[in-house]
Amino acid sequence: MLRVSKILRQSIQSGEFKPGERLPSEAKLTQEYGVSRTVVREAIAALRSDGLVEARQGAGVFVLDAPQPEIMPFQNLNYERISSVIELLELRTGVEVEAAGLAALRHSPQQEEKIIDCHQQILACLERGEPTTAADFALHLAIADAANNPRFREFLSMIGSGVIPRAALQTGQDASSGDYIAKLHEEHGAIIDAISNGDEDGAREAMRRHLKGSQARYRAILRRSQQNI
Amino acid sequence: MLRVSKILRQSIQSGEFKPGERLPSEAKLTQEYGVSRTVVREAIAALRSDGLVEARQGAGVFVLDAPQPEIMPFQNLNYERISSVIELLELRTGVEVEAAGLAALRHSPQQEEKIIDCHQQILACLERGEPTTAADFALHLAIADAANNPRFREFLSMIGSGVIPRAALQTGQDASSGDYIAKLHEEHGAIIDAISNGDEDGAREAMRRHLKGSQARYRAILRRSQQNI
DNA sequence: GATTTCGAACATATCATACATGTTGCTAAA
DNA sequence: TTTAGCAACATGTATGATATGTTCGAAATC
Repeated sequence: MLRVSKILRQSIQSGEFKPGERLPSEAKLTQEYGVSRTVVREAIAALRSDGLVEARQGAGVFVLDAPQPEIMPFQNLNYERISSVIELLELRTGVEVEAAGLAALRHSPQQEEKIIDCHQQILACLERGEPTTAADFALHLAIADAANNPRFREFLSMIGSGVIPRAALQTGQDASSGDYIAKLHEEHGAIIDAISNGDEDGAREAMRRHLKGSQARYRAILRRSQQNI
Repeated sequence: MLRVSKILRQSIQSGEFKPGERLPSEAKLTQEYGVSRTVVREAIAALRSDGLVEARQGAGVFVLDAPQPEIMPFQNLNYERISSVIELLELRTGVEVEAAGLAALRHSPQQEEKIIDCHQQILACLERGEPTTAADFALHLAIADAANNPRFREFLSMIGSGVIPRAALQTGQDASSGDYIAKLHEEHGAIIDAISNGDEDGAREAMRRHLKGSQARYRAILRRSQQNI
């Protein structure tokens, strides 16, 4: 069964059977592939389930036009290339700056508490020497939630898993150095203070500084890795 | 066949049959639903094709664990509801403000020319009394391209088709009024001037003003429609 | 008593045939 | 020229038979 459905699938996707055309009848296919009608029918049932063909009783099985190339944005990224990460960081900067500004205006007490909680979680991770990527992402999500617009979390969830690159890069030279820790904590603190104070422009500015810093760190890695080639 | 496969699909997705469990045998299913083995087998062939179950000869048909909830971001929008449009506009604001800032820093002469061209296209549409949505979107895409980061165009293309709501709303009371035309043109002009001058902050500010204006217009429509209920 | 072997029961995979029902196109009647 | 009807063909479903693989418990063996 798998063999027949595979062949038919390829024939359709390669354009051998074009949209609107009729497939050979079950009888023809049984002869063509030397199998029983059962096998042919199950193969066609699989294609139907995938929306590739449509069976009309009495008339035949017809190829449907490809529903669309399955738009999956941001799936063409090469996370191995640091430039891809930087591209996403720039996009993310725009979204998160806006989220911070809106969060400053709209956050509820509970959301503020959640943000502060995440901030302390990061500190705890740093002190224990554990990676902070998960906690860091949680903080950014908490801020996005405080904007009270579900699309911001949706956006971050979508590209978020890709924005965290190889853990190896995170634990490069500057990670876990005292300077890095202090800087990160200070940047986060500035964002949170501005949001708590309802300072829209300040929150934007602080978030922009923070993400610019991230971009700068990746660019530095990019430069180093290019020198090493 | 459709009936049986539909029932089985729901039973699996609702958790009635959990991953790893065995489905009832073909014989049981034929009795249960009062159909022939042919129908049962075709229904199972459909489920197999969808990767929901796996059949092991002699052992039975087993439920596979769901590969993932198939993240299709921004597909759960209800474009009929204006609040959905406003949510997207806020997200878009973040991205486009960033794009305008980067465009001010990075645009090539060709990209600048393209932007100015789009601007004049909009004016031409307005004068001819034609809808400006397509030309408007083209301008925003041109600005995103001038940021020289392909992710910005990707983002706009993704949500863009959804951001243009019902044309009916566009042609509401304020559209085609002299005030509206002049304001739109002035807002666009400010963005373009700042980009041309390489004024990063000015470009951001101008883009933010422009999109805030759009948001305000939609919020006004939202208020009106709620009053009319 | 523990381990291995064997077989019955059962499961899916495939084949073959029959009948039901819907579609299409040609032919002959109006 | 139009229409009614019919034959050929298509898919949909039912049924029974055979092939092949799995499972598990009982019996044989050590």
